[in-house]
Amino acid sequence: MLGGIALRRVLVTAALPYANSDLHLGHAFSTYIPADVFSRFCRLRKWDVVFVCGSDEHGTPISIAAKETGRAPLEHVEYFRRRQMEDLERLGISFDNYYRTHSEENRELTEEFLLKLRENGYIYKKKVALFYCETDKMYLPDRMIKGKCPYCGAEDQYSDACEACGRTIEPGMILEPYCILCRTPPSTRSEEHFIFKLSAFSDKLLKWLESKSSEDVPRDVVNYVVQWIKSGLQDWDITREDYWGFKLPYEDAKDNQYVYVWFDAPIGYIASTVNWSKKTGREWKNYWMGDCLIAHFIGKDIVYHHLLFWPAMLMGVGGYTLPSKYVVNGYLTLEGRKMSKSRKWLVPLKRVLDKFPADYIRFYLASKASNSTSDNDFSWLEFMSKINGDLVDNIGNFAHRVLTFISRWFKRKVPSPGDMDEQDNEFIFSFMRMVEEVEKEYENCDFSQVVRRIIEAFKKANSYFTVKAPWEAVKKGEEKRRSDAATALYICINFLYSAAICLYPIIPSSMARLLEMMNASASWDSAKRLTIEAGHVINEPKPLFRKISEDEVKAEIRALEDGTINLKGVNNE
RNA sequence: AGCGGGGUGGGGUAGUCAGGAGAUCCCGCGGGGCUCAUAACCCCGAGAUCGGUGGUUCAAAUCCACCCCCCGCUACCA
Repeated sequence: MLGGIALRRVLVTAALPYANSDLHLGHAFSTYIPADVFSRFCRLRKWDVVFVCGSDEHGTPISIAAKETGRAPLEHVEYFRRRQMEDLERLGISFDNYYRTHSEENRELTEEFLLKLRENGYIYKKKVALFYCETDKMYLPDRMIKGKCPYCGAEDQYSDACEACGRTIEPGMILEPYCILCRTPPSTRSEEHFIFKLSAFSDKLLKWLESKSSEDVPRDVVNYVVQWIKSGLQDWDITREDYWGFKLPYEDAKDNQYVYVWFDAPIGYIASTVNWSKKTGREWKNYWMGDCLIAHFIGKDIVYHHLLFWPAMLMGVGGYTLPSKYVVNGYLTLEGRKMSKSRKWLVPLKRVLDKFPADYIRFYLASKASNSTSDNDFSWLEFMSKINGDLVDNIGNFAHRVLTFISRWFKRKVPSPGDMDEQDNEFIFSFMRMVEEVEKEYENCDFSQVVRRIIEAFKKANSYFTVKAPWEAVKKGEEKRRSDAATALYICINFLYSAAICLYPIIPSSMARLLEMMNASASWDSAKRLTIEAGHVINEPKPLFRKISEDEVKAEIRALEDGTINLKGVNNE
């Protein structure tokens, strides 16, 4: 039960999008939709939940991209931050606060972290060999140096990793290095860096990880990280020269020395909460320093930042509540192939959101998000068939047949049930069980099971409705049969109500419309009962969903194959 | 190479941790029905020796060993 929190105070974070390109379906799938669905579920249960996020705005890729487009880094970051926020809002991601890492709050917290860590003996200085460009008069971070891969000989590879052979290149090992700005070979200099003593936390981290249940952190994620620790943690260089980021708060730091982006990024979660606190007058320390379930939603690519560096930072500073829950999703492949920015094999959120309702995307992607690091495929044809078959035909049509039936034959008034037979009781029992099971799967953030279970329930509901055939009774008008029909409709609308609440976190705007048609409001507890009473008057029903045509999705596939799809940002500005 | 995840009817999947009744559900396919509903819905049927081999057991998709195949990750990349 979510680590047994009785207090029901929850802080949800979604990984901060890096503010140098637009977002695509993969981001939505791995992080934002799961985090939002969970947050909405918590709110339905009336828990005290705060959902924070913000843009990640520092680092070399941003300063390079800014330079290339002739913008100042801050300007560049503002530009993408606004575009990302717009997409996330259209997707229906219900942040309580969306902030940024290049903010006063984050600067203060980052400095506090650094000073405290040093005071506690977890920061030390060490000489590090660096590349320096004599022409540009600056130190070059890894991403600003290219050269020949020492392993496979591929040309023009970044100095930290080779894309051709996939190997990691150790600092200083790159052959024939050159500065990506002026293409001249850099010289080597040595500089005192500040190093975070990550290795000091091995035992604590191990203990902490081993205390986690598989509901808190997926088993495979724990194994992955544990193995990492056991193979020996290396200390972490958190200094960068001539960099876009915060200055180091140490008096013995040089003027051109800055904080590495991955150090201040996770602190951005706290900064966003502090900023929320200022806006709402609520105490941020209740969430970060009190008894609170902190849940991080991340993609599988940033597991070690969130399960090693980040908790070690919090342990080292002291006084903070450690994260309790991690929800990790894998990557999204597209039509069976890996997504790729350079190959233009991806779907920008802006594009899908222009063509389809956000709830369609949420429904389809949530049906694949199972809190597991294994990858999932996005296929346009499957998208169409799931939307048309499950959402429109199975779910939407059931809602419509029940509501129009009540509307037409009972004058919009929910009829009084008569005696219940075995079928009635069985159906009621089965959908009550649905709510229970779905609740558990929501807590585990296995939304694919949630969707699966609800579809199953609607299937049963359609069957029940057909077996009961209330239309016959209503036409023939025999007393007993009319009463049976009334019972069936009474049960059906109660099922529909419970199911709408179960679906609400996943497709909120459609379910809000459905609840409005039912003239009812949502709360998790009322889904567990027969809440809609006889005599309750519903509103005018209208179809909930429209179908997707084959032409629409084929056009998307064609656009992909033609290479006409572009993601704004990074290399194709 | 190491580590991790996975291979279940045409496609996609549940079940595997705590072995046992006809192996789940969705799509697709064949047949029938209904007409309240967005040509939606319901019922019946065909179709899987649960990657391979061997072992443990009264009993294995589920446990053990070995092998084959696919995928992911490997630290300063946000």
